[in-house]
Amino acid sequence: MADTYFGEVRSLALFADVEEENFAALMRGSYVQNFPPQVELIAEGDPSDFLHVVLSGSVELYAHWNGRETSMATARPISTFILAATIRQAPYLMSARTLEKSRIALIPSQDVRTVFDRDAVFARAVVGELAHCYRSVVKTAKDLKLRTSLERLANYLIKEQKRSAEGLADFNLPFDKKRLASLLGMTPENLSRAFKSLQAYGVTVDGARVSISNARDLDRFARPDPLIDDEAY
Amino acid sequence: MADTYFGEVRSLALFADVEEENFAALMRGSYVQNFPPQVELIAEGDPSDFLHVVLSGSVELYAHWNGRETSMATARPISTFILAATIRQAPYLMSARTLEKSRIALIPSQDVRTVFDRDAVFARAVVGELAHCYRSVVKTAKDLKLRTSLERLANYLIKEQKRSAEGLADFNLPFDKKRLASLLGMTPENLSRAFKSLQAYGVTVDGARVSISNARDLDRFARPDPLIDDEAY
DNA sequence: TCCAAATCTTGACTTTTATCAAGTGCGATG
DNA sequence: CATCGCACTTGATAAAAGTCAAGATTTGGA
Repeated sequence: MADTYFGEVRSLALFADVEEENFAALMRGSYVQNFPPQVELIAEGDPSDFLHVVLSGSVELYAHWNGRETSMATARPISTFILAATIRQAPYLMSARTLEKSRIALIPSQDVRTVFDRDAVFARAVVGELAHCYRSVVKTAKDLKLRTSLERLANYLIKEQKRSAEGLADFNLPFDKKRLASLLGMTPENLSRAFKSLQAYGVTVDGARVSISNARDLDRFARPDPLIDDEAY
Repeated sequence: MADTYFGEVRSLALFADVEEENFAALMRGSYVQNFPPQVELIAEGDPSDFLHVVLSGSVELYAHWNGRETSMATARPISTFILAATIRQAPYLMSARTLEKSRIALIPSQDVRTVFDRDAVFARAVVGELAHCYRSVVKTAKDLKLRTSLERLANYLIKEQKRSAEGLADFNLPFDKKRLASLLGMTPENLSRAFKSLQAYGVTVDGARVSISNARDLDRFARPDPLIDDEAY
């Protein structure tokens, strides 16, 4: 059966300690779907019908205004997205599309709200998750307002290198440069030039492969700050 | 006695439905203080010892990096700030200072966490508040990434005009232009020039007094969007 | 294997934004 | 009433970032 994903969802901090009965209620109306890359899952402004859980693959959250589009964040396994819209019963503020082939669990927002009202443990877990999301966006806003695009790129590379296994000097960018540029709030042309500028600090790029030959130098330029760049805080 | 502020705090959505006993527990260790303008209440990176509630006046939330400073938001009565840090028991991501003479209630973070664990109603209220905060910052990030500084100013003025009583054509900027510039992510010089550019759309400024002579024109330029500019969503 | 499409890079140029350096005007203060 | 300080403005200039156009490179089919 498709029941196998229950365990994966259960392993999320958000659901870990929910009472069995309530968890079952959440799973009852939920289902899992496999999506090919580049599929729009939700659109900005739509009512929030489902809480989404990324089980595998990755999902881009992005936003529009006046004909412009920008990438806001990437959701990776195993995490939820648009939890805030679900809880507030408000329209989505961002759209979402799969970046690669992805398995997504969909839990009806109504069920989430019902269990939320019934299960104090779940409500508390939601708070932890939301507080975490909130702090993530605050960090993004600080990054945008306090740094130039070159500084944002440098700090992004340092973070990405740590995230990629073993902290090797070499790692692959997780998506194409167009998207990376948008995520960092710059144009693709500007990103190309920024990579070139970072050569002075020991950064070399070949396709999606990035190598940081002198982490000390890059750090000195990037000045990473836990209150902007650390996921944990 | 100073007990009078209990009612004010109680009137916050966050505390409205908390059980009397738990509310008392929150108030027991709390106190109210009057601060003059320009007092730093909390500093970025400090442990979160108190949940702050603005009872009167206003508070600026701001952030630092690498010798630069930027204004992130304004907290107005009656609202809390740094709730997320309190809940996650994490260091503040932003500093806070009074903009004007302000009355602030301070509730020990430990008590907030205790009541949070004991009172499901409170936990749910916290969720609502956090979801709201989260969505506010997402809107800010969209504003920053999708708009030029001129567009941000135009939309800010439209919002501020609505916020100021009766939606008159004239209203006063709520703080000095230096701060406004920082809030909008630009320099004071640039703000001056931006105001001048908006004259073409019927905006005139005299000191802190702003007048919008042709709302239609300004709207057509600013293109306000509920998913970025509406507080309510 | 080769082609078509898409991505990425590069160069030239424009726009946007920041910086620096004077100024102006206003309000507080003695 | 004079003046000091500060916020704000203005102009000149520089830096950062975006746009446009053309190539190079990669990718994914046919």
